[in-house]
Amino acid sequence: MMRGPSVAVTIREVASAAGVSVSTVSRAFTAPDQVQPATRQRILDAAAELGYSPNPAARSLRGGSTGTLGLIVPDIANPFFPPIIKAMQARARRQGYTVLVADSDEREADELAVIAAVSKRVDGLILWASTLTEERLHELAGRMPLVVVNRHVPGIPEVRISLSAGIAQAAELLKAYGHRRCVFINASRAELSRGKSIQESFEALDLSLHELGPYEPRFETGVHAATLVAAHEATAVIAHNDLVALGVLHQMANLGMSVPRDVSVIGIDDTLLASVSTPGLTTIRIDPEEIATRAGDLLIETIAGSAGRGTTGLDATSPLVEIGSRLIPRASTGPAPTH
Amino acid sequence: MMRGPSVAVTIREVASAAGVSVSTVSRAFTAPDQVQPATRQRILDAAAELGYSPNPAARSLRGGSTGTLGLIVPDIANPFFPPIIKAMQARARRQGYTVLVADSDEREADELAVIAAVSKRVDGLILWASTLTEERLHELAGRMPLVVVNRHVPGIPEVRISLSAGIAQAAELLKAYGHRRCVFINASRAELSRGKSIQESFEALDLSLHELGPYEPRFETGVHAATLVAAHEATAVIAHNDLVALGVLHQMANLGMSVPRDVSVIGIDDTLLASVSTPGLTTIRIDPEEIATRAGDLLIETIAGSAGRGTTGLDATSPLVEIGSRLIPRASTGPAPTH
DNA sequence: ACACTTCCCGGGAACGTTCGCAAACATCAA
DNA sequence: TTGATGTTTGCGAACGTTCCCGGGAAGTGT
Repeated sequence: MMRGPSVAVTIREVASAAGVSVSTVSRAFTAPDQVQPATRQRILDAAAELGYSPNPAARSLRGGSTGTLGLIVPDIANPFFPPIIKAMQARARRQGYTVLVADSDEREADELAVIAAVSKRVDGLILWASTLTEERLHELAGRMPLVVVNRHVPGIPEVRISLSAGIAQAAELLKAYGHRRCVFINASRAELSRGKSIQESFEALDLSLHELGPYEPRFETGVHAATLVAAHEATAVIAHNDLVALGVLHQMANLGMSVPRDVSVIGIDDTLLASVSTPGLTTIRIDPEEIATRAGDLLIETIAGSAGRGTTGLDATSPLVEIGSRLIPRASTGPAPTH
Repeated sequence: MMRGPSVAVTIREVASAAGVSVSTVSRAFTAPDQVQPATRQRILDAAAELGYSPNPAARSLRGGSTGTLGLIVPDIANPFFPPIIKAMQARARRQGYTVLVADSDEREADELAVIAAVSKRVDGLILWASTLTEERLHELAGRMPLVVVNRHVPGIPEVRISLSAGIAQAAELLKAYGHRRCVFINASRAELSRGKSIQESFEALDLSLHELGPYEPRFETGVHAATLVAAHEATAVIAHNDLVALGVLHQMANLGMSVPRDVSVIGIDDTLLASVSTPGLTTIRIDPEEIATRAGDLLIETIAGSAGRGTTGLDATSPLVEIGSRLIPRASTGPAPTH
């Protein structure tokens, strides 16, 4: 029975096969231009022949870098994240990195445990909507490259999602459809900034906006809030996210109201949910590819930056990249009922 | 400015702080019963004081095991997988493992590349619906512990999802509701076994089942197939998965047909989509926790098994665990139109 | 008191890689 | 030819850990 080598092939075997020293083999992979083309080719051939690939453990032990990025999100099962994870994997791989994803379960204790578990296996960390204190985050940032998303901490590189463009477009759409009274279903304090700019955008167009909540960002929240919306005689509702918006859709149907004929509904995030619901959900899109790319690249830059100096980052000025948003009109929005 | 040690603390520093040798510190962590309680406590205290935790790179370089499980799924963005990933992470962490998730993008070339990228960083691999040839899988299994899910390869530990229970329950439900003519929307050849047992289950209850497809498992497939269903004068439809079922729901609404009054719809997987659609989608549930637990444990067992002998697994008899399914009745199913 | 086992602990090699240093060789201007 | 400069390669230490092995202390049975 023929079988390949069950034990891993090392750099030494490649070296002897190619008739060079281990150093040269190492260089052929890490600094190809420092080795003569002829020998380099011989080495690469031998490596391919033997099926050699460098041992990441040894590499990271010696070099101190693991070649992986850590991504910690509040909830993997939240449909907003998987496309982002996927995009970041793809992006990182093209840059020679692997991505280690973990789930903080939205609880602070778990977040700390998760960070402890992954921090030694990654070169840097992307923390999404971290619940840690500013103090802890600074401490962490002093120990390893860090990027925070949807969380502002002075001195730490940040990716911020701005909903203002999408909100403004939503307001315009509703205005054009003749709506006057709108409701915003708010959830979770971290997103209150969303509610802030929402007020302004709507007032600017002379639309009244009543804010409900804050609640938990769950389907049932939408179900619950939908009845309140009806009581408020509002004709349009913006929900904290698509999931909540679907709750609204669901309850509206139960109440015998038709969307968008009786009430218009708008979600946020443009998750898969929005595109496959009936009716299709008008929503504010945040491009997963863009956010993954920007956050990933920012972390890689931070890592590269901290490699130079003795201590990690914490410049006086830390980078901030802002991700835009835009409205995706679907069938859940329409003319206000003429009454 | 006070700041923690920017450089990692090693076992050596713990050793000198506790007044023992590095060997003893190592033992205090890996084999606590081999060191006297008093010294062990002193070591643990010193370690906690210094904030020490073992370097995984060094540990895996020396010991040959990484403490990570690799999970390769066809598509992270498919809402079926995130809950599974989440559950497996939790389970693995409790067993001292980390999970490295990757996405094969449903393409064979990518799958090979992904495997190559992660194989050196993990102790074993869970391959979900792999598109690799049997030959390649055997070769891989000879090199490292392997578990396949939704794919049968003789000699390789396997987790199989059985839909027959759920299908049978679906048939019973439809029968009880008085349906006679049903349609199954099939997609992707790997799932044809699903279609197989479907036929039998329905025939057993004297229900006619017409099979459409195979198509791609996309939302648009459901949209497209819905019109065919109407043309077939069928009163019930089972879709390849929830996503396709939602496409059916969507198109039925467009055609002015009401679900479940005019037609009943059943999905498969019980993803988030099913629970938040309007009407709620009756679907066949496959428990993500169970599948994650079983697959994870099976891989861990396989790893433990292969550690003993010189060469990896490949017993004459390889384990097979089967995951059941059950129907979750929701609002998308009801009495057949009397007409 | 002696041999013998059991229990704890320290020394040191090894895991596979990278990288600083220096040797060997080639190139070129004076 | 000589010295200087540049290019290509090899040697060997180091990264942090585990684990085999051997030494000494402590306990046990005669």
